[in-house]
Amino acid sequence: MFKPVDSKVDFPDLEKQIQLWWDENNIVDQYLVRNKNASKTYSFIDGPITANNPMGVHHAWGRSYKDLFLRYKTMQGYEQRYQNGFDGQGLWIEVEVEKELGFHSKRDIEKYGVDKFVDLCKARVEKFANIITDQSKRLGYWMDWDDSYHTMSDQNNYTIWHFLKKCHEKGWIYQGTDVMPWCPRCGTGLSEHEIVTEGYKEIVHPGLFIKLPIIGRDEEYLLIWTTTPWTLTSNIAAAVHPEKKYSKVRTEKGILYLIKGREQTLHLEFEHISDLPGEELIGLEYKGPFDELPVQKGITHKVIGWEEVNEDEGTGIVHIAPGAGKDDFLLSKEYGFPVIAPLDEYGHFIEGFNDFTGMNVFDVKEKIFDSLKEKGFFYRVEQYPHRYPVCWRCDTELVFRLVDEWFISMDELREMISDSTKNVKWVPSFGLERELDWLKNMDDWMISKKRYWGLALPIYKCDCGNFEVIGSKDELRSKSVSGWEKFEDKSPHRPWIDNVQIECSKCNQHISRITDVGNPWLDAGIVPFSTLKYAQDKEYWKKWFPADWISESFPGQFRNWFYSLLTMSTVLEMSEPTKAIFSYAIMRDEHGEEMHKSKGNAIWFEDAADKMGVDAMRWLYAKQNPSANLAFGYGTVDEVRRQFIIPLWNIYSFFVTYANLDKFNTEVSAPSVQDRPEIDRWIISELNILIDDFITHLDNFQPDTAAKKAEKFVDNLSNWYVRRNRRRFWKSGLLSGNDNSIDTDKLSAYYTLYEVLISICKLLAPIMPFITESIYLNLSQNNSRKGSVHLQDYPICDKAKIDPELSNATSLAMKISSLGRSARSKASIKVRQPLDSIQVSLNTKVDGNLIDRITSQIIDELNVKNINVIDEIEPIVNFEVKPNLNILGPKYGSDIQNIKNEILNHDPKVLYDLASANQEINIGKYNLNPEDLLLDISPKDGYEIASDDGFIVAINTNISPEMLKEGVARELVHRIQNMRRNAGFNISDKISISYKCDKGLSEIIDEFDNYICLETLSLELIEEEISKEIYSENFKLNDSNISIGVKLNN
RNA sequence: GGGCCAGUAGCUCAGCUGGUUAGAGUGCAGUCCUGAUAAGACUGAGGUCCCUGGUUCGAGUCCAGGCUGGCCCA
Repeated sequence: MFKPVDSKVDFPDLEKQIQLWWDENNIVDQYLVRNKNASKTYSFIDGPITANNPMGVHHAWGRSYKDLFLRYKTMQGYEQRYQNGFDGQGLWIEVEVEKELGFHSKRDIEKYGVDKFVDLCKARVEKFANIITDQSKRLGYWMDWDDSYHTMSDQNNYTIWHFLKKCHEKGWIYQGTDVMPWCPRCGTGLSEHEIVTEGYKEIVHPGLFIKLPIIGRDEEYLLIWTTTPWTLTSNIAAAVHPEKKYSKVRTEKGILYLIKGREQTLHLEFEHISDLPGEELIGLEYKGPFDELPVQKGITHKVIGWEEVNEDEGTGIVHIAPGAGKDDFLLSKEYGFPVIAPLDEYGHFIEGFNDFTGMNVFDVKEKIFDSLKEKGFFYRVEQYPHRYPVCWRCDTELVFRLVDEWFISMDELREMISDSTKNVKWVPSFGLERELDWLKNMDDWMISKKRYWGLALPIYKCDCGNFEVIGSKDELRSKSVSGWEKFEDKSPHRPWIDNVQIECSKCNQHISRITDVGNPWLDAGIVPFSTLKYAQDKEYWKKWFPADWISESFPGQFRNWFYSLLTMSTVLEMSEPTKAIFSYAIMRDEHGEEMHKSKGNAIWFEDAADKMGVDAMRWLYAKQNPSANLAFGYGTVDEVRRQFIIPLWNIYSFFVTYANLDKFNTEVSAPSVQDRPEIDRWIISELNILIDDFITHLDNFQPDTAAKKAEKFVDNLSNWYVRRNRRRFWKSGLLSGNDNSIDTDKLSAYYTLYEVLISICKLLAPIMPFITESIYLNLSQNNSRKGSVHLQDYPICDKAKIDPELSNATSLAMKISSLGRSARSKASIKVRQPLDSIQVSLNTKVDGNLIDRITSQIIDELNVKNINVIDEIEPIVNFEVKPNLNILGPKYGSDIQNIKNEILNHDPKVLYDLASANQEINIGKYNLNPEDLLLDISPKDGYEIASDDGFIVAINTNISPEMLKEGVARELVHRIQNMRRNAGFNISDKISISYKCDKGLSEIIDEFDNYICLETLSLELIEEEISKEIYSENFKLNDSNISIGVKLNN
């Protein structure tokens, strides 16, 4: 006996039951060792999830992919590592810890103690790693959770040292000065990687216009514009486009120069004096806006030429402050300008700026304006909204600041990394171009950050100009000259590591580590080495490197993880890190809007799991086109439940209900497939086609296509196989006993559905681990530890069982049935009413011989006595040909009446055939084109038709008295069936029927007595007064009244 | 300014290497079916497959140019 199945199952609850069973029977442990020492391996390297917050539903999407492919390969017998990773070093952890502690700046951290602060960072990572682990288990994500790696581990950090040392040996590491985007709150620069995605916000800044007096000209000014007034303090030059035209205009505020086409920014009446090319302005000297500041002493301000200047915004004369702008800095190098860097790391003005010194960059706006007004430079100010970079972690507006940072030079690497990139199979394929595009434009990789919690960059710098890069802990120990004892048993983090000093190899001075920490993408990029024991066990590393695949969401990763992986693998081994990269888009809410906590449209993973169940989510994830954004919400998941999971569950429930009634068990051997009825062989054929497709699509990283095929299969199983075969399950045959007493047809039905369900469970187990497990355990009757579906072998397609002709024949049966039902519907004739015949005209693509295989199915499905395939549709339809007045009108004008008459005088069938064959039609003196005619067909009297895709199905609508009686009998059966249910009888209860009716009906009932009793499980059918004691109903049938009563007669 | 992606029904999206009359789900209106079905079947309305050219016997699909939106880079 199978456990009875509740058709109204609570899936989240079911998932919890299954989880318990897994836990009690150590299923995950068995799964993890299932393929230990197998002959084939499948290497997956996990992109570490940031252990800084709980996992969200968007993470669940990606983790479902990972689990799907790992489970799939496990069931196929591949040895795997099942290692999850946590990312835990870097600024984003610091920021959260700072928030917890209520800190506002780096000084708070220093005061609190870097050691205590770093310990809190580590603790936070541990905390969220545990939370994410629990959440992942709830998702059904089976990993070796005790073996998760951490990017903050010693192993990871030291392997990065090795990488950096290698870069240094190649001469690629250097310290450079650059103007970088800088967060004054975090007190650190942001690398190019960090700023680009999350990094911009719509912000309103002052668009300030000032006029700068040209030296040696009377009352003539350059009009310049800036959105960062504080940078004017550090102005060195002004840039114009050499070829573009500039306007010289006279206003009440003097003679002004600006680019032609931007005069509207003057907001004043002006008189145009002349046009001149920008070139003529180059070389002019002007009085700077803040020449009185000590830092500006001795500086000559000049106009220079710059091709990048345009007339899109501002005045076409660009203020250049090399210490406060990236392009400005590049220009200063080109022209050899001095550089004034006004800000310290917290965004405060440094010495030499008079009153501004000590003020914060965000507080000086008014003071700048006042000073400019006082000096007569101020022209006007407007509100200027634009996209401006902000810190991706704390939302503070960034400033551009001159800094010393450490870089890896990309000049020599760029080509090599591109080669590695090309060796990877990118899914979707445009990933390759994206990555190559990024590599092409990639600047040198800034690897330093002036913070506390992160990789300790193993760079030791000496005042003599030399610097050393340490490649391992051992190397550091052997080179250390002091402080080792304060470090040796600690992790390689600040502050402990900073105690160690080494000797400069050039000048023997004792030198310390630079205080910077590393870019976090170093941490994630090294994992194909650190987690695969690159330094400890080369054999092991070779076994698993490069990975067979990795997977991550694509926004950001092309310049982050994918980039750092490719770079580090190229440097260390001149190899691609993985053979395939499967990436996917981003999650949105149900309406396509970005999910935000603040918007209130975010969905917590726990809520989603509790309300919808994770299997429904996982199915949605799997069937999503990975390169398109996923609209996620309760509605979208519920649709999956209703359209896929419930129908599947109902099939299962149907099976178990009847299997238990019939005491089906697998100890009686199965009829061989070739001996089973055609419809059984059909669904078995479809199953094997599905298995074949599924494996192909999963191997090509197309889970969406696979899932859609499975949905179609389950639809066929439910709405064709089960529906058409119900009677085989209801009928009264036996499933066991001696060979003669067994009903082989019934046994075939049970076995077929049983085998299909078992295979479907295995096939879908990697996507929906809980529901498939629940079904599989019950059906396989094997609750032992080895009984889990996830420990089984993945299905293999049995090509011998695929019968393409049968498959085509059955879809033809479905098509014809569908059209037949459509025709019935148009004629308002219920399927219960038998009809004499249907006529079928096939489209030209179909092999007409197929029809023989499906005649009985169609006859049964459409409740008709005969089916006729016809080559000519003339007997069943009228052809209608009308003039297409819209086209003929302009061509023939008043001749149209004649054409109309000609058309009426011709056989419409002839015209119809010519026009549908796309031939010219000659009628009377007119040569018409096919498009000049409107073609239509309509059913002849006595027929109703439906057509689609070249098929035409016509039903004969004449109902003979005999068929009418049969229809009444079927209707009566239907009513009695409903009464059985209304009376609350069980499916297998035997009953007695009493009835009282008019004479005409009574005759019909007599005639169909046996049939009615058989169908309704009645032992007797008696015409008599209906006792008030029993359940009864009255209704009208075929214009006659009838009362019927039913009672149990078991 | 450059690169990538997308544009198909009111909405969300399928549509493989070109192949007759372009589909599904959902929503709306209605009919039917239901001894597994909080399911299902059928009907109806709803389409310039973004636009313009080109290749071809034939283009939603391939090519070129453009438009709109998104992402990325400068």
